[in-house]
Amino acid sequence: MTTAPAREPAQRKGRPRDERIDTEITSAALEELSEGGFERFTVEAVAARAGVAKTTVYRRFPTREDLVLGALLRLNDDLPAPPPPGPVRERLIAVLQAVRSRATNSSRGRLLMQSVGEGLHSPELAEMVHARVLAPRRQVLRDVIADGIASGELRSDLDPDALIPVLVGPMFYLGAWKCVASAPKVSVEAIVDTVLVGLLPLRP
Amino acid sequence: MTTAPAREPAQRKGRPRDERIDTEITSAALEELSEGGFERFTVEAVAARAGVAKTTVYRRFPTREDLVLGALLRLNDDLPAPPPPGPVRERLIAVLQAVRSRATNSSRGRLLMQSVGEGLHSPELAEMVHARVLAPRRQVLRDVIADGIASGELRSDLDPDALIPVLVGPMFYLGAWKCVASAPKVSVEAIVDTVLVGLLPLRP
Amino acid sequence: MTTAPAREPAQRKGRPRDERIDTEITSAALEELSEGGFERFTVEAVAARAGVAKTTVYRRFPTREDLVLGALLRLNDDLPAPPPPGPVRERLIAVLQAVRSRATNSSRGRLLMQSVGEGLHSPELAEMVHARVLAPRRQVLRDVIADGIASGELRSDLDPDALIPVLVGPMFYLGAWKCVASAPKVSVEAIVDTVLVGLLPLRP
Amino acid sequence: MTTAPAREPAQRKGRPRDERIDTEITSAALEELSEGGFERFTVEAVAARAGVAKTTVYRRFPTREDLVLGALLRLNDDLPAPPPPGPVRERLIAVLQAVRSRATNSSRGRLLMQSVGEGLHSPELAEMVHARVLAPRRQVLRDVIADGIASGELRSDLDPDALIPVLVGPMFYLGAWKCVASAPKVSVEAIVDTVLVGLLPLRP
DNA sequence: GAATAACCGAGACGGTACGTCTAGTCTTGTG
DNA sequence: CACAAGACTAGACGTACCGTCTCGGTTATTC
Repeated sequence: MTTAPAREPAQRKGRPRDERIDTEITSAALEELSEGGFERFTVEAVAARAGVAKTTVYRRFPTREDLVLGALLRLNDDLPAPPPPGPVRERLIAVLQAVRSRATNSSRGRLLMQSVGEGLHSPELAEMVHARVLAPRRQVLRDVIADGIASGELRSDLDPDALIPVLVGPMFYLGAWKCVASAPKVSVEAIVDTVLVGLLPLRP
Repeated sequence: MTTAPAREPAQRKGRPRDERIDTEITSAALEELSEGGFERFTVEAVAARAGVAKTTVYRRFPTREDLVLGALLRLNDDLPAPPPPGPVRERLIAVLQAVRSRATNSSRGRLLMQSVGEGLHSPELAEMVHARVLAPRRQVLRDVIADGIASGELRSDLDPDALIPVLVGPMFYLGAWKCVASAPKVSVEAIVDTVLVGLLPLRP
Repeated sequence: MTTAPAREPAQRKGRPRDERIDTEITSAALEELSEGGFERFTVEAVAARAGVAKTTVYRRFPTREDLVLGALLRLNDDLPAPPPPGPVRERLIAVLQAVRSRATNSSRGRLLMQSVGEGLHSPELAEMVHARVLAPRRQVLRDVIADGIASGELRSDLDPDALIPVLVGPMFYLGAWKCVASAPKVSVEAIVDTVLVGLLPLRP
Repeated sequence: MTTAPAREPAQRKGRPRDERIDTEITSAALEELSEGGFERFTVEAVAARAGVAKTTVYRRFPTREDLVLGALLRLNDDLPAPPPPGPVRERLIAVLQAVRSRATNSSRGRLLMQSVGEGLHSPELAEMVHARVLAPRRQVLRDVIADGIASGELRSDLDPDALIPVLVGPMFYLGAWKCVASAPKVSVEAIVDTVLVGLLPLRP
């Protein structure tokens, strides 16, 4: 199963594929996914939205799942920019604020979160999302942490791999509370400060 | 426990509904959801598995969504037991280990995680899951935190509402890494210790 | 299978059936049949129209077919009156005109015709319709023929059994042409005159 | 001047319909109708019998009624042959005997009769049956009558439109008596002779 | 004056078919 | 070859009736 159209060897034979159609299809698929979620996602709707025959979609993405993968790759189109230099606390807040804001407000952010959940029933999807979509985003945070350790603002014995879940996990958790009335409101600052200081009583 | 429409007022008119069928339907639905996820979830399969006519399902759950809600309520059938007394660190690890283990291993745990993602496109689902399924589980953690504060093991100025995302969020994040080869392996102990101590350098 | 509720032996025990309900059910059934034909005929609609529970219908008419039979019997409520005395030609025209007019205009007449067709797939229905509904109507025509033979207006060697199909059959045939644009218009008088005179050239 | 006619092959766009499937569907539908009548007629059974998906049926016949019409057209597959030359009485008997025999014995004949009755509640069905199915059959009889008039065997002032109901109507009437025990048995010969001679006493 | 037995309204229940929709494959014709 | 268009199989969707059943409550006759 190819998750994206790959035809390296120069030019085969016959009529070449229209590359604009590739992007039109994945764009349409991404919009459909963002609007209706995985359940309402329909190959026919994608083809219609892209103004393309169903065959043309299936030629590139043999199955619905492949089309989903192809669409999700387009989430990398707008990667967040790294935060400006400054105190590590502010930089962490900026990064996580962006994560949280996207997850709460933009349909693409919600889609990304939903993809993580969906991946639990589709290892292939999970692998792809984590390796191709989430990894680049993690790197931004990893850099901020490394900078903080280098500047002495953070403990030097920290393991970034253990730290990323601690920082990003709460954002996912809060994102899932979107528009849930019964959920308490917690600010990103409160989270970051809690993590920075730790839970143990301060030693005098 | 009846997951579907309660009809308190004595006995209305007509033949009363067979309550055993209620549970058989929701059980079947829960199993179907656990095994195949939301996408492959089919009312007909639920009816067949419950040994019941399709109409009997639709009488209780007018739409597929309603049936999903009814099934997810059954997740409360096996709430985790509170951890035994002991040092707060060990109790936290025990609670979170259970969350992580369930999320990783049991099909119901995966289903619960997926429901959170699915809720992003269905406010009704989100509200229900958070209020009826997640709330009771949060309470266990909240109690452990309260005990820790009372015993002086934790800082007394902690806000549990800010703390719960910090502790539970990472579990969700790790749970989503299940069977993702490219994901780093992080132990629950490492997470808890990181959170307990905090990120700032220790003041001498 | 009882085609009508018959409980002769005085009064058994328990609450007696409400006889008004019998007629309300058959009336409702007859109207439903007249309006929608056999295909759209629904026990539930009959019960609703009669303002009665489905059980109450099924107690009297164990099956849909029985209900149809019970309803068709009500067609005998308005039997045509015998024609006034006069020349046999005018009397025949009057009788057949009534048959044709009913079959063309009234919904009950159409229903009766349709019942004949339906009887081809349901011997029980056919037997009932012919013995209970059509027989009384045939008798009117039979009397007119007998009077005509007695008065010398008709040939004395006529077999009424062969004659009735010759006279009534065309009415059915014409009735079936109702609102069929491509069908030629033929008057009842023309039919009767054709039959009276015969097809052979007049012998000098 | 009319617009230029488009080329007939015109092979529109997309994959053309498999014409064999058309006939398989209508054949299956005709058999189902013949066996079970209109009431038991089921689109699903037709699809199953034709070995075809339900959607394939609905693509051609958007509704059950349309499928019925399509099936009834197939009744024209076996039109009766005109009778051999001979005396007009024998030719009439032959034609009508065939009508009666078919109506009594063959399932298709019964179906045709039932369609006439059904047409009373469906103008479209009535129009189709009369124009496309019955018209060709009437023509055979009309020819025999015309031959009889030409040869002087029949009165020259006969109106075939008035005559056809007189001859065919009784066949329908007798056909409806099939397997009705209480119905008198009348032969086709008796009918024809009665019509030929007429009802009035012979003038000396 | 109960006790009994059948009636009646209401609706649950297992089925079957409806007509619609989508997935994924295939078969045309055209560029 | 690519592409548009649409036929095709397969199967789930949610609805409507069928005929059966189980309730609560209502009459009449019988003991």
